[in-house]
Amino acid sequence: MPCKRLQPRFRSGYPPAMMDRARSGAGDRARVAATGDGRIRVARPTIFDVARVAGVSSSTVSRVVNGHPQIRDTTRQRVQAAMVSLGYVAHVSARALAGGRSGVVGLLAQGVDSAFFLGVIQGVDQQVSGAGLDLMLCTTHDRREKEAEYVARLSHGMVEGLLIILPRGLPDYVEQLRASQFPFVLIDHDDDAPGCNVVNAADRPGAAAATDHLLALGHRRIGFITGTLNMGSTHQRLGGYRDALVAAGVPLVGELVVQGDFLEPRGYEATRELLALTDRPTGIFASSDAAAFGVLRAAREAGLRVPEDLSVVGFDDVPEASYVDPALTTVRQPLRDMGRSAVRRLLELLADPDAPVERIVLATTLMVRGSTGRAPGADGEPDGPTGGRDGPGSG
Amino acid sequence: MPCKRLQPRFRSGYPPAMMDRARSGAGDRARVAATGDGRIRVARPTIFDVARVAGVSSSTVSRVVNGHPQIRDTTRQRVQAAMVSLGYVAHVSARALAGGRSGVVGLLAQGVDSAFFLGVIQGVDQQVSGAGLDLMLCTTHDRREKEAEYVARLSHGMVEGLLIILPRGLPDYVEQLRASQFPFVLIDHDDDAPGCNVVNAADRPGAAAATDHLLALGHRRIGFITGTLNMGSTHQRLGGYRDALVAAGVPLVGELVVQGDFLEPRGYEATRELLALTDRPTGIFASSDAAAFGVLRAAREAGLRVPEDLSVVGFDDVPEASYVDPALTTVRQPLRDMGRSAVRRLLELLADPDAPVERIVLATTLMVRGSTGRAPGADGEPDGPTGGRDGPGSG
DNA sequence: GATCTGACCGCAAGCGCTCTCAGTCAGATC
DNA sequence: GATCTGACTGAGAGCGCTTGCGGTCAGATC
Repeated sequence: MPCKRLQPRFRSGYPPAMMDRARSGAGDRARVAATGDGRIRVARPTIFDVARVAGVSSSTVSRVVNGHPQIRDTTRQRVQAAMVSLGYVAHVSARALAGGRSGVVGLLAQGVDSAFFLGVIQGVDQQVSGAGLDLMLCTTHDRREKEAEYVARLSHGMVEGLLIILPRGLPDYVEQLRASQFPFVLIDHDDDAPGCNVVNAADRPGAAAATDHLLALGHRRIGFITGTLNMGSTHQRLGGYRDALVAAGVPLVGELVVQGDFLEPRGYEATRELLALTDRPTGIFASSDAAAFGVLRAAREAGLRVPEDLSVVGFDDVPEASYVDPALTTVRQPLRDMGRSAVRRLLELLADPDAPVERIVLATTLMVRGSTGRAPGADGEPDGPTGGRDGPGSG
Repeated sequence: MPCKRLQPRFRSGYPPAMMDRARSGAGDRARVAATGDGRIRVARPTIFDVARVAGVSSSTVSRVVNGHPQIRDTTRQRVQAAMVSLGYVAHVSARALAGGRSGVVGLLAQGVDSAFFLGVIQGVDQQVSGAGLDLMLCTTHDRREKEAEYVARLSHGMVEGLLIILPRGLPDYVEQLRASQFPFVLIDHDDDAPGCNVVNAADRPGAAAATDHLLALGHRRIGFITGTLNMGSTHQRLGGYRDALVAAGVPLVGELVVQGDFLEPRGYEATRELLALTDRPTGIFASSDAAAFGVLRAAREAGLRVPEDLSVVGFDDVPEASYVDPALTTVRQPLRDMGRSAVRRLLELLADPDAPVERIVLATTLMVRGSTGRAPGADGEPDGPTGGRDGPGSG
């Protein structure tokens, strides 16, 4: 004898008799059971309740819910009416377990504490909710060992696809994801990631454009404040800085490159170090706008005028960059676009698991504002065009 | 004859024979099946696989996973070894469906596009991942009708508890949540929400303190730029502004209160309107730092010096507030603390559904910086203490 | 030695849904 | 009128897990 569907069980040990009563009677809005202390607990209607009210089987309800084509119009309407009258809402976990869509995509990142993250998540959010999906946000807080666990848990019955903002290096689990054909997209990953779908910004050309801009203004001693070394973009930006110097025949001086962490306090400190050099730089290029704000603060404290005594360039183009005085010259990174593109790509993968691998590089743009000017002592006109290096690049 | 556990079914129609082969054999790392095109697909081990390897029943594995006490130590170790060797990861949806914990909390907000949100989510993230939970982020993008749907879906088998950043008013679904005893906490909800757990900041005392500060500096015509009118905090801040004026016997002038939206562009516009008044204000209090940046920009453009010609106060104390020049006097709102407190409260509710309702109000602090000074023409010393109004308040 | 006790563990129902397979039945075809 | 077709629907197994209930068995008790 095959399995029979039995009476549902309540979570908190209600007597079966009460259950029967609650379950019976078509047309009731929801199963209701009184708890011991007189409160009322409402059990959400299931697909079976809807089926009963509509006078069809649960399979038919499921088909209606999922937009299956072969359903008679009258039946569909009856079911929909029943769903509305009962206030039916699909149980996501059950659906996911039974092999349907969970409608959730995961976003894995180190943390939520930067303008970079905020921009990306805005784009992701927009695109995800536009597609009627939900977003699961997971932060690893730099605990590398948590990443693999997260990925395993998420990819195992929790989300349909994964967006991953990775630090440098390609951990094992990425290979695992690839092997298991789980749909995922890497964001801002500059390393070589064979077979992976990646979305990132043209960091290197952007940084080169910024450096070019300073060079064209006559700057020869240009300080550079890096980001955290575990991020791929940090190295790409440093690469762009170097590219431009090399192209201009300006030697790369070690003392002018200072390690930073994308944040303001370190930008401030780094600038104090740079300004303490015997032959201080006349321009400073920071790897983030936040760090550039630190540069501005340190300059102010040192009594230097920007841009007359010191030119400053940032990276990101956060909204505040144009609010400060002088407004910050910076490299615009299309953060929201990156988020959006990543989601779009993920949706494509969801629709077609065999879609060919893509590597999307979004253009960066040099935004010239008031914080950069001719180098002190530099004479005449700028010695070349500026701001022309931006655009999609090889990363 | 009772139900027998049958062979597992693969999602994509693999032949049963392959399944049998894949399922059998204790000690294999995972069930593996080749797809048509030669790729390999790895099925994650289930609790049954672990049970088989450990030589126990699936119930025992479940008990070990969930830290059930009555398990012999040797058994526990055997099971744990099996889990490790198989790389077992619990299936969250299945667990949630079966009545266990999903380990996910939901955060419902209008959008992710403000410093307010970023601060709150940082706190939430920190506390959530500290507790070993996951975060599900849902944004309604101001589509009110989506909220109820979200809440229904989330509270129905998806998350264990809900954090809700609500605009003004108390929608029906909140009452529904309360009725169904689903654990949830409202964040930054200033309206009366009977029976709801709420975490918010002392907006009103904070705004009063900021206004007091300007009054003490001799300002009498103080402009006020509001936030979006659908937020409770907007009205609380306006209330605090009014409180302080009334207490100082300064008349509230309609033309000095301009509607804003918490964002920079509108802050800029609003300031231009204020500065165009015949008798322009000598101080402007904006309902957010972003809006205050707009005030600074408009002042700069109008050739006004800050604070000599115009004093400016913001609200929030975002990091940038102290980076700009002059640094912004503002009301610090403990955004991260709000996020953290909300999660803490939710965890308490999760642990004890009958915990008494709490309304947590976190203190705001006036941060006096360079953007405020004595009113032009005001003589002598400040006419009263400043900055003394901050602290926990009634909201 | 019989009974009791309690720690430990297994059985199997059930969570709410999806999806395959097997009908059913009205209309078309021969 | 018998057969076929295809649109539509129902039955029910199964997803991976939790958990109540009951069984087992070694040691304690009488």
